[in-house]
Amino acid sequence: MTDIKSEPNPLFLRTDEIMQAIELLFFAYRDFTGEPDELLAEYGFGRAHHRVIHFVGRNPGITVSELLSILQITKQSLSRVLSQLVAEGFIKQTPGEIDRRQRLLELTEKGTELDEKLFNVQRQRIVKAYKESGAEAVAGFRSVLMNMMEESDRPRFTPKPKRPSSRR
Amino acid sequence: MTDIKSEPNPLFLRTDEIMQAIELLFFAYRDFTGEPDELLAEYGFGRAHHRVIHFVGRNPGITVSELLSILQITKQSLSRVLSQLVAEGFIKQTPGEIDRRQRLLELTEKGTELDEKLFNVQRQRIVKAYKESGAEAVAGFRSVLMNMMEESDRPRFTPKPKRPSSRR
DNA sequence: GATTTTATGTCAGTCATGTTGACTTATCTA
DNA sequence: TAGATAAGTCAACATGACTGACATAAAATC
Repeated sequence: MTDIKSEPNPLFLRTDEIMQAIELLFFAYRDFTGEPDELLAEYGFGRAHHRVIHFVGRNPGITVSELLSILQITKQSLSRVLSQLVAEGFIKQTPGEIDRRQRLLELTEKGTELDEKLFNVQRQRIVKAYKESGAEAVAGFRSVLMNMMEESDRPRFTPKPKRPSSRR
Repeated sequence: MTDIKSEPNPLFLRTDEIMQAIELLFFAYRDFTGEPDELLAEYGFGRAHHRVIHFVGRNPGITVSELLSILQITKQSLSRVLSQLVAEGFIKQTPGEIDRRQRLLELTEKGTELDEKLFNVQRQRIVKAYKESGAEAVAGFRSVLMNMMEESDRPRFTPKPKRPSSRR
């Protein structure tokens, strides 16, 4: 193992191609997160706040534990950013009607505004990259990223069976 | 402003497509860095050490300031991880011959070993994703990432009037 | 030759975000 | 009613960023 060079591989699997992929991901991800980070800093927030705003925005009524399982962080970590966001009026918590232990999360108007600002910044970058690369490249981009992530993360993307609304 | 939905766009530029791109990047990048992080933890290192090992490995003889300009962090931040890596024998510093203020960095044998271990972990994931997606998808993946990053980062990828690639 | 700039390093303090572990409260479920 | 679950809290710690101030050696410039 650890044979770093020389395999009888298709071109796109050669060592230097793979090496480039690693660096592409590093630079692209860094630049991708750079602009939102600047915007967030104006609010005294960080990337962790962004993720919470994003996933609450996309999943209104999400519970704390659902959010935790998406983010894969501890509740103590989440607690810090979430309580800030609640205290400053970006996120609203309401007790679940069926299960009153739950605190269902949703964006306030203020939260929605920030969410949209953040989205627009990232959208501009992605639209630019997508336009410059074309529809076919976009399909490839999506495919590779999808196959790169853990299988357990993938179902989130495929159909859209939404919340398992009737159950429990 | 901030019209989040409904534009007369090609399919691949629709809001929900862009939204998916954001999440694809989040999950793929997280999973992509997860395995190396575990490996690094065995050495008491973190992701910052990984980046230093990677770029020193790819650019033997790189100076501290060149490394700083790649990583875009402060010298104080770099200092902590770099001096650890030097102290523990993963990276060797030699004064520049032309400019003796410089400390040229390269991996030791031990450093090269760790570099290769880390590379192999990531290579496996990428090769899997590349194989499953196919050569054309890979081209699209590369194109989109390239167009997503800042222009200033791009020349690193295109020609290569660099030092010869010898892996020693 | 003296002065300034550059490359590198260091000390000290702060912040954001992650971790573990222990414990509480309210509520649901068996 | 007893135990499990959802959420939250307190405390301590690690990592990797940051700023600002300062030090040293060597190169470049005046």
